[in-house]
Amino acid sequence: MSKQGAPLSRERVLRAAVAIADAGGIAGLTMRSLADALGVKPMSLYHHVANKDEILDGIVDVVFGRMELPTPGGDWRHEMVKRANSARDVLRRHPWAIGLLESRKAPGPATLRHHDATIGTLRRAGFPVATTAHAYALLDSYVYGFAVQEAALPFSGPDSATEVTEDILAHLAREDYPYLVEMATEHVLRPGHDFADEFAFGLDVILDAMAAWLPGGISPGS
Amino acid sequence: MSKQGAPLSRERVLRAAVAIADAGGIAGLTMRSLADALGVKPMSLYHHVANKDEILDGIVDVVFGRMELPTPGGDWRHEMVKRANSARDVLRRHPWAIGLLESRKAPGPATLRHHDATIGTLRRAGFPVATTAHAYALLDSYVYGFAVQEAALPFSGPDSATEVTEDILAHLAREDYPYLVEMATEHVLRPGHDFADEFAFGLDVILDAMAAWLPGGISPGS
DNA sequence: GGGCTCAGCCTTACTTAGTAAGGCGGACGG
DNA sequence: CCGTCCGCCTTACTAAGTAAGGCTGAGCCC
Repeated sequence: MSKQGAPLSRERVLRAAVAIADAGGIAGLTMRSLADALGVKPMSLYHHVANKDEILDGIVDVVFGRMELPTPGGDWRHEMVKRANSARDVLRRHPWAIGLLESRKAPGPATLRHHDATIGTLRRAGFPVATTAHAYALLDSYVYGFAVQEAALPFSGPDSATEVTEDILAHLAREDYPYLVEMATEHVLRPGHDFADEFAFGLDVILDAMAAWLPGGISPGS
Repeated sequence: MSKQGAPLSRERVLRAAVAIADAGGIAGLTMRSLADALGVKPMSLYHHVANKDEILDGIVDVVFGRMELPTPGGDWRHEMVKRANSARDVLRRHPWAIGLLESRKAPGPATLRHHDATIGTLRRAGFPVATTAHAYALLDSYVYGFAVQEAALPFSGPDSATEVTEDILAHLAREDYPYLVEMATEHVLRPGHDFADEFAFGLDVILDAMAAWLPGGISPGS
């Protein structure tokens, strides 16, 4: 379990913490399991982080650090698509991060850098400050919210909905939830259906709206 | 602390749990604190719920139950605005619920009813099944994501950003995050600024897009 | 070289949490 | 009146976060 070579460090502690949360959920991340993974005793961790809360703050920042940054000065729509896809992908791989967002009020450097790059890309593209604020709130709400919904889904990937959903449906009183049942049978259970596909769709809606806000006429779009 | 009159019940346990989470965050909700609040010993709770996990599932459903339901058959746009505002408001009052969404994979009856009513309202308004799915994913992503962002904000309400943000800014290297600093000083710190105002703005963008998807011409809108 | 300092990890032990196992009293049907 | 069963309680075990302080070896000074 341990990598005896390297000495412990805040970096290594956080990286190991992310790996444990990925493997066993946030509940599986304890000071003891973390110490074990690093080949060390629990109390040794406290020489590198103040307490568990700091670890939680830290891994959220690690997650933000894994998202691709948009480049201020580049084509704004392309950069936004790139960032949104990357953010969604990272959150899908580290779903526990979403739950942590709510309780962490001290953004780390990677998080700040991320926000700065995104805002900067829009500003450099010509969006006024207030418009950028609107756009960013809208965009990020969409990205985070989509990640929340994806994480709450009891399945993931194309067609994987089939058995789980059928199971749930079997236990539902069909007459109590007619529209839900219709949606499930006529849409979600269709072969090839993948909730993830919805992401690009909604993203385009938002980006189209943003394009119309650009001062000085219609943007070229994507 | 106790309401001796009524006997314990799953209902009362869940309601008390919501109250505790509201008051002291989800971390303050323990079987012991919950028992205390109900004037009872911890183990008594297990006669009404299987374990703490079931309580967590339960309070998420309680939260969904507090959101205003849209009425299938009503003016779709009006109903969607009503539901979205209510949902946002409820999530603002119970921010811990957002973090729970990710880990709870068994929706309760109130949650199902909520989804059913929303989907039903769109279907009855004439949206085809697939379009309804797109619309719902987009709308809910926005609502949840906005709630996540609001919960992650270190302040809430108009003008309350001032001192906190100034504090944070003071500790930031301005040159490291130029766009962030610009946004903070020129927008967020403006008197009267309230992040909550962004909600209606983004919501309109989404509803406008949806209106265009209605088959049979342009909807009257709002 | 011998002791000083300090960094880095460890040992012990306390507190709080979830919950397994089973006890006990009082209401209620026979 | 006497089970019996429902609802709450007592006890006790285990896991987790972390306070307090100990041990060890590397570099350093005289």
